[in-house]
Amino acid sequence: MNDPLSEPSVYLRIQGIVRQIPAGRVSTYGQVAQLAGGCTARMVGYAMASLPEGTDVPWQRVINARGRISPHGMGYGSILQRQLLEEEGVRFSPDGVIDRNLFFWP
DNA sequence: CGGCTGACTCTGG
DNA sequence: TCCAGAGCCAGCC
Repeated sequence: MNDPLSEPSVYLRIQGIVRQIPAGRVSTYGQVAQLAGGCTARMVGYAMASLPEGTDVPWQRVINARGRISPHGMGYGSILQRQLLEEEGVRFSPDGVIDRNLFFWP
């Protein structure tokens, strides 16, 4: 049942993976890409960029491999992302880095 | 069908 | 640690 190729498109497949991320946790683009299968970290980022504003996909829980938020949305999108994560209980280091052992998923 | 765009990751210096 | 370049691919016009 879990035939990834059964999904209509790569982007929708990626969105499905992101929805599986529980609140209070985060994941990386590369991780989501591997879970989706057949796609790369870039595809995940591009898929997130194409998400609508009222999407039900927790795009905020997806960050880069460094455990940090990548600048996007003219720089303000990343700020919003950080606020949303803090609302869910995710802690950031003074440098804006998330502890991989505490919040990274899976 | 061609060209442009984009929220990444890796390696070398 | 930071910076620059290369690799990579699905959407959209």
